[in-house]
Amino acid sequence: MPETPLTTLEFTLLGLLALQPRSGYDVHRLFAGTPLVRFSASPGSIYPALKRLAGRGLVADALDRPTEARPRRIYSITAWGRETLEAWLRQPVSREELVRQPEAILLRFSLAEVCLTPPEVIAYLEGFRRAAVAYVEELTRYRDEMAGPRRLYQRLALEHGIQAYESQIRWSEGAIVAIRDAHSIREA
Amino acid sequence: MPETPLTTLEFTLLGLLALQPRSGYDVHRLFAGTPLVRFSASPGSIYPALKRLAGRGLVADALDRPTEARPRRIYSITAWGRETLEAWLRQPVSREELVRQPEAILLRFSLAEVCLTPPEVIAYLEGFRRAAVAYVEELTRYRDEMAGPRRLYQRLALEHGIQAYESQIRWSEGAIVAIRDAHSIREA
DNA sequence: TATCCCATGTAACGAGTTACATGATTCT
DNA sequence: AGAATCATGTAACTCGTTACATGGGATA
Repeated sequence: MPETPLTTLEFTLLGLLALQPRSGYDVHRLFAGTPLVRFSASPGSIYPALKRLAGRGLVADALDRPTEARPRRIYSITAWGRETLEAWLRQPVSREELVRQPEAILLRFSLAEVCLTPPEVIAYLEGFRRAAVAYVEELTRYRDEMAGPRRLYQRLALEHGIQAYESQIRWSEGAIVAIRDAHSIREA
Repeated sequence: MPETPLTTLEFTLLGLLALQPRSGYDVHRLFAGTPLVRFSASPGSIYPALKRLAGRGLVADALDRPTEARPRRIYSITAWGRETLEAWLRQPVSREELVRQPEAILLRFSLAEVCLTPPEVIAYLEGFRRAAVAYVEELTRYRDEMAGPRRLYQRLALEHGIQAYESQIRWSEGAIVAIRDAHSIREA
């Protein structure tokens, strides 16, 4: 059992290694060249994180071309690492996470193919949707309690938040439909 | 001149103190009770950050009820602090920031009343909009280059990002109109 | 031969988190 | 009187950032 919960970056790495074994540099390039940049790209964070995962036995490292002076270190996920990853992927969206770590929600979703069945993914998205709906209500209540015309910019900023979550609600609905279509699942 | 650039939390505190002097506890409650939670709420981050700002001369602290054993420490922004804050508020949105620190963009906007004129705020939002449009194009290109039906979840996650930025574009357009209306500014 | 990019890291530093500590004030 | 909450902080820890270091292979 992990002493300390893994960081978002560590879970990201675990997920990427579950999809396929890679070297630290592979991961680095993947981060740098895709929208994953959001989750940080510097070698100074990636290499130590991989080493931490290896130290915990969540990933294994094997030396490519071990005879050469500068071998590549290829990381692959272990059974224990996969278990840890799956436990994380199965975590439903909480209000706390929606507010403080919204990126992690989408990250989990995008890695869902590692172990979740389509119905499980749909359930996850429905949980996400519910949480977003509840939070929009919260924000709306808060906005309506705000004083009238004063603080225009603050009100608009709040409005931005509301619209952002509403957009996420719409997206989750569309994603559920797309997944149902792709797997010919009838609505429950 | 600041040796190290301030963190987002420090700028947030600076902005809140520019609106009115407050104690650390006031700030703490404000964070805990509003959507500002996103920018962290623990006393363990707030008090040290305030102390750092005071150490740099960006805020001044005065003891409330100095005769008592446990006086409240009220922080207020200094002229130098206000200069620093204003320089930050005037920073236009960059692509880098849009991708890595999107919250900071809205934060600056919501504090704009500290010093920016309505036309300046509108210019800021137009810059935000331009950056978002460019990034949506980037993401769209990336999506279209992705392999066809494979990786459904990853494609949907990317779609989420695109829709999120599109929602921000719509918001910024609406916000510009709202500000024009409020100040009876004709379109440039 | 010199210079770039591949590929792997390390070191110093700073900031945020969690958890704890402390004493005053107000409520029950 | 005791409990909760106000109000202020500190300490330990960990992670991420920036910057630097290293050295082989490819390209000019």
